[in-house]
Amino acid sequence: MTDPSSVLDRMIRKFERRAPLDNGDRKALRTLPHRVQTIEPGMYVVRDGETPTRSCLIVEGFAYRHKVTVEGARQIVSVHIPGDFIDLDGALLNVSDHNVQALSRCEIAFFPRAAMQQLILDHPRVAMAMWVDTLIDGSIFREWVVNVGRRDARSRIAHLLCEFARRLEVAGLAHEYRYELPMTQEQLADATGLTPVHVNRTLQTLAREGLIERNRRFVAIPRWEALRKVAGFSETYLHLDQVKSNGSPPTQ
Amino acid sequence: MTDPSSVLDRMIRKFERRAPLDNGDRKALRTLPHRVQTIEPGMYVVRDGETPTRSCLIVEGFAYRHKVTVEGARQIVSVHIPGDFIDLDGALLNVSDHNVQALSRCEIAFFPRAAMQQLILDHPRVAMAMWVDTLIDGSIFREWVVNVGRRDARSRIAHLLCEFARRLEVAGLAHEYRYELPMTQEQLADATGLTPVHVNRTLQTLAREGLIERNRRFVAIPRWEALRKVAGFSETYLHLDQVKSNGSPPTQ
DNA sequence: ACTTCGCGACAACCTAAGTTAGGACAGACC
DNA sequence: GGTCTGTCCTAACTTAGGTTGTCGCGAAGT
Repeated sequence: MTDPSSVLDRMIRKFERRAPLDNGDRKALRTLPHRVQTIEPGMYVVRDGETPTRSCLIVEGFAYRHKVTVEGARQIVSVHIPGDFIDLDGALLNVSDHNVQALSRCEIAFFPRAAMQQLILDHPRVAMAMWVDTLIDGSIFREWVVNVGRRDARSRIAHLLCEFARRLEVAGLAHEYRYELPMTQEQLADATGLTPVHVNRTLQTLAREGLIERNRRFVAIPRWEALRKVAGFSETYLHLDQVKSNGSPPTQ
Repeated sequence: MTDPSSVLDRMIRKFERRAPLDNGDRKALRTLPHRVQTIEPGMYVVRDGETPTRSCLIVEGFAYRHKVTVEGARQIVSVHIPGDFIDLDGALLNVSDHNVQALSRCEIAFFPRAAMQQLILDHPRVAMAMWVDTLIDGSIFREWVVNVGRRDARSRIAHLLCEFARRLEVAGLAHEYRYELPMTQEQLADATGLTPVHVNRTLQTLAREGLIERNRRFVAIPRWEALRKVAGFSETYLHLDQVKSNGSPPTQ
């Protein structure tokens, strides 16, 4: 199912849209030492406070980053989908400042820290392409600060659902604003800074108004423009022009 | 007051702690084309939606990044101090996703986008050092998501004040947890996702309890450990070991 | 000396969201 | 078939923080 070479090839294709790579760059990426591993839902990939030894890329499945306050409250700070290079931090920072946990069953490719650093030093075009990933991550974090800081529950949840719709669409995992979202309401609460009870109330209101449809872990947005407006969602911050992996066939 | 060469030299010293630079790297940094400009308080340095043409570094003064929701609510997503490379986004992303505005009167060094990109491609060690700045920014954004999402007003404000104390101390601008913070209560509100009224209430409570002292724009934290505890502040996320500019004399 | 303006202080009232505590149901496991 | 366990749903009640509006003061301008 996960042809190991295709993982790197997809990455090469994505990076190629950012900076023209030469044969050496492509070869370096293709021969980058790595190990693909299956991670069960709920398992930790990175732990807060650890000394990182590797970077990783999600091949299949969903994962999220979160932090826990001293009082024990959990805040999810990002959700990652297949193709996302998570934990580039692990290549250059000396200590992890957050946890990374699998949301669904994942296939994750791990790259040793030393190999990443070597790659960066030897192949500046590749480094530049990866750095763009870090910058886009930062942009999404900023939008999350806004979401949690200045939007009410209704807009907050709507915004999250809009973000997922667009990111998954670009990754070829959503079609016509329908997608699978393997998150419980408690996790949605931790991502939006709300309580599970209030997430429930709000989801139901949105559903009653026909702004979203859901059963189990599937979400559909029947009236995109309406939900977009409720969310105050504008996709600039996703920098999608620099994200498209060019790897999945267009909806047909 | 701002010897232009010292700006770059300080940057070189900071980067040198992250990756060993060679003479070529140092020379490239020293000859990096740039223009230092004075920006009055409240003036915009970058505007949301613009096509960026340059990157910038704060030489002197404070600046902040913010976004405005469709409803007109403002959220400050980061505050920057002298020595901070802001808007590395401007070197690699194709559109600005937020505003950057001067908080106090600033001296800002601007670097053209093309020159930055050339520097990155020609000097991978320098790129790596700058990339670390982007990663640390990201880490701070994550902590802000937690702050705004999962802490109450009291801890939120305490946390912000703790963060400033440590960052300014490392930059040589705070001593024994005393520093100047050129922010109005309204701006503090926009940074914490609260209302100015509630910021006022909360600051007064903290002051009444002897956890902070303030007059005008000066803040002092007489009992660091106590405030740290109220905030639930742990400085890991600042990655201070990779931040120290090595440029300012230690407190003596 | 008077006015304007930006900020901070303070009070009264209101509401969005949190808290607590159940119950219903589906899958997994014995 | 029964028992967990996790997730969703619901209701009643509470509260942290928002809203609105007024006042005071110091700095800057005329």
